[in-house]
Amino acid sequence: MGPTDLFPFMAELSTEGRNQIADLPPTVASPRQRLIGRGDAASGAYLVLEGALRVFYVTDEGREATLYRVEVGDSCVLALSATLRTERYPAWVEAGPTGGTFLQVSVPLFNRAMESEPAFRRFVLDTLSARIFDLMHTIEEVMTSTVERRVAALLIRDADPQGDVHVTQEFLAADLGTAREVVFRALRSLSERGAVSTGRGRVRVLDPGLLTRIARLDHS
Amino acid sequence: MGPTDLFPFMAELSTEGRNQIADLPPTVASPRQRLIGRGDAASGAYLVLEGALRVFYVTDEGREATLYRVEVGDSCVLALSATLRTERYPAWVEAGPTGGTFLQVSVPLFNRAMESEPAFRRFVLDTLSARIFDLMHTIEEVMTSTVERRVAALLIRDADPQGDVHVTQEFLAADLGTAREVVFRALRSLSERGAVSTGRGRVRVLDPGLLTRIARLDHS
DNA sequence: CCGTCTTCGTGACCTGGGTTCCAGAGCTCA
DNA sequence: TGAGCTCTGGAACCCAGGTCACGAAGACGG
Repeated sequence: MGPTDLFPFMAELSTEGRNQIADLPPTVASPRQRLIGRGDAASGAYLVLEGALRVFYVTDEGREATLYRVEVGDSCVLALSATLRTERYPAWVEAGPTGGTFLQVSVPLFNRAMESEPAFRRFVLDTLSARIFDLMHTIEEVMTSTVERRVAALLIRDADPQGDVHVTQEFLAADLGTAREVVFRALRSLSERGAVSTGRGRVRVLDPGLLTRIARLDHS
Repeated sequence: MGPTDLFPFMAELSTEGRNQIADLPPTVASPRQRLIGRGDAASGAYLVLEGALRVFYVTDEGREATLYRVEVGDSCVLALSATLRTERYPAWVEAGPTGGTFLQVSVPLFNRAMESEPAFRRFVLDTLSARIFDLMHTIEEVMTSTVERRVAALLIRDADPQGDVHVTQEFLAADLGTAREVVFRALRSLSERGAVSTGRGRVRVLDPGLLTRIARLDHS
């Protein structure tokens, strides 16, 4: 899978644009490697080729919470946004648990492409507007949902084909912006109902249907 | 103040674009008039000339919470976003407490302007990326702040030159996505510390400095 | 001036979740 | 195989905030 397969807009770039963007040397990040910290200057766009990025913030007390993930074929809008506004980053970004490969489009190259490449512009616009939907959804979830529901939703999303999620409770907690103990309580409640079983560094989804119902309807 | 004063990008439009957008007949909405409901089809862009729009969601139990406001000279990105993605609205929009006047750019006109008017494109892009910052800030605030702090911040923001905020506790609660009683408790705590006084349909800011400190630092 | 409506003021109660602290189980490496 | 680390399992406690129920005070029309 080359960049063009993952980012259809690249096929529509001018020859020059294609040379400048699609042929950028990919940057490789190790698992959980920190890429951007709050207050860093805008550094252009990140186009994810492999793995994922995690965008999160850190509270004064040191607790983390994931704002959203950037998956393969997507781009870190926060970076786009900061670049467009030449503001500093308001959050932290790190590579996902399996690391990541991405193209880093520098600020000058980004600005040039925005001016002269309609396909790139459309891509940026589309990414931004998609992310606004995501963020609205996150807000709604945080304000109305319980941790148990959110854990259920996260497990459904991240389970591998065998139904396993390879993640520690600590990490789940950081993802949801809560404490490890709270995640434990949610998992205990879910396992008491037969929806999951737990092990060291692993949660197994036993009843995806039940889990989905819990994620959506709460106390059913 | 004509549209061009409020929206500098309009000065950069082509003559045709200016005719089509700046000269649109303004739409007038009465206070709190509902403009968009969740699930409505995308209906183009709204450019606010007077008053404000309030974008909010409603939980299953009927509680409201404001996601953000669209002030004069701004545009409802949610509308932009939905239009760009031809998705349905994920939230509700209504006119602010003093009503509003705005230009409603239809979907076909919007799409045409996006293609042929660089200034319009820049405006949309800038609005979208600004809103992403706002939404991130909202999420952070909701997840880390207390109601008291958020009430303090809101009062600072909305106070008129005399320091009065003309709003009922019920409305503050809807704005923050909480219950009226909780807002009352926050106001009581603030008035015990001499930061505000309350009256029917009104909160008076007595000590803006203190209020600002509370909004930012919590329990100081 | 009286009834009614709206809004504020308030106490009692409950729940979700954050905090602290600790025990025990699994991994890993000297 | 034992030391040390990481991770899970769990009790006890506390607080912010949501819920319920009610009275009182201002607003307003008849």
